[in-house]
Order: sequence, then structure tokens, then C-alpha cells
Amino acid sequence: MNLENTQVQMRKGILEYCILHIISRGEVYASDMLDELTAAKMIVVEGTLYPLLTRLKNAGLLEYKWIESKSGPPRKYYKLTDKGSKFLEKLTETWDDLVHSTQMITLKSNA
Amino acid sequence: MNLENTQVQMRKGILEYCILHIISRGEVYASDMLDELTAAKMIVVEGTLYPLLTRLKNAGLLEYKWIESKSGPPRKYYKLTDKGSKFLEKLTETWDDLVHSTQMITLKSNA
DNA sequence: ACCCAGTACTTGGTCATACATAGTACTTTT
DNA sequence: AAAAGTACTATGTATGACCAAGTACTGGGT
Repeated sequence: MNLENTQVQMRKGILEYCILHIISRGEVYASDMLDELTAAKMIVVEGTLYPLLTRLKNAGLLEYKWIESKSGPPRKYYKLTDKGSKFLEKLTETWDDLVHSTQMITLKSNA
Repeated sequence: MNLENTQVQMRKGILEYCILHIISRGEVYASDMLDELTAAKMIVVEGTLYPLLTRLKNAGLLEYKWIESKSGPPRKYYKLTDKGSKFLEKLTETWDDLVHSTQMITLKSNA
């Protein structure tokens, strides 16, 4: 019941939504995403991101192609499938609802 | 990777925050909370709420007293401890940060 | 007095996922 | 050829929402 753990729990599920969003804006590979998530203070590490991408790919929401890099091994560039776009739409609704529900409860104390 | 499951995951941790908030507004018992959470479409069932309350109590964030009811068995009326109030403050920060982080990512696509 | 329905709370088990940690594979540099 | 760096993979742990069944107390009907 410590704070850090609760923060981790709060991130659950939301991360998935954020990652789909990032990918929806254009083809990216894992390190790009990691940079953006870090910039947004949505702290994430490799060991969280990669399995999540694999899960999303296996669910048919993402696809990727290998693109060679000038410095290092080739990279997986991800993009959304049609199914992924539709899923993202639904998730957006879910997230908006959740924020709204939370506001209903947390703003009530000021009434 | 179905939608319903993701919705469940998104609720993780946030529920705890909402419940602390509800209790912060005055003494309530479980069914009161359930009603309010349901009204806010933060779907929750008994089997989720009761263990959560027990967890929060064991962590010293809540305390309760038994109050007799006119219809049925006595009820546990909960209120926040000092520690609980402080924890709620921290959680509020965490939630606000999370919403902000998510906005940074999801609003970028419109830029 | 007894049974039954309703209300309040409890408990044990399952599942999904964020994270830690360690490991593999390929490329460039020296 | 060895070392360092980059990208990705795999395994194990912990947490918490949910399901489902169960316990305990109350009051009404017969």
C-alpha cells in the first residue's frame, strides 16, 4: 500500500492506450516510443514496453517491418492495423469515460 | 486483448483513489460507496470493494466503527485516518500527473 | 418458536499486466 | 578478433480486479 506501487497500478492499461496513440501518429520503433513516454513522465522501461508490443502484435492490433539502421541492428518499425485503429477508438472512449467518472467523484467534495 | 479486459486494467489503482475520495467527504459504509461508484459508471462489485476496504484499513489509511441499522445487520462506517488524508493528497497528485501525461501524448496527434 | 428473505460482510481462487533481471543477436569501432 | 553499443527476448514476481460461493445477523410471516 505504498505510493509507488499505487502509481504503478494506476498506469496499468493506460500505457497500452498511450502506446497505441503514439504508433497511430506514424511508424516508430521501440526506442522512439520509450523517449516519448519518458518525456511525458509516463515512466516505462524496456522490459515493460517490448512485451507489450509483442502482445499488441499478436492480438493483430499492430504490424511491423524491419528497417535497417545506420548504427546497430535493424529495427522493428510498428504501425497500427485497421483492427488496431478501431481498438484505439474504443480505448479513447474508455479513457474519456474513466476520466469523467473520476471527476464526478473527486469534484463532488467541492460542491 | 479484448476491450473489457483493458477497461478492467485501466480501473486498477484508480478505484482506490476514488474510494478514498468518497470516504474523505464523510462517514459512509460499503453500500453507499457502491451506489456512488455505480452512479459514476465506475462499475464495481462487492467482491472488489470489500477486500479493497480491508486492505486500506490494514494499511492504516481507514478506520471504521460499527453502527446499527434499522434494517439488517450493523454496518461498518468508514472514515479516513490522518495517514489516509495524506495518502489521498499524494494520490491526487499522482492522478493529475497521469492525466496530464496522457494528454501530452494523446493531444499531440492534433498538432 | 420456526423458517425465509434480505442485507452486510468474508474468503479463496483466477487472470492480466507492469516491472526486474538476465540473456541473445546483430553492428560498428578499434 | 575483441569490445562496446543498440535492439530485442525471455523468465519470474507481485499486485489487484473480478468471480463465486459462503457466513452472519436482522425482521416478517406463519
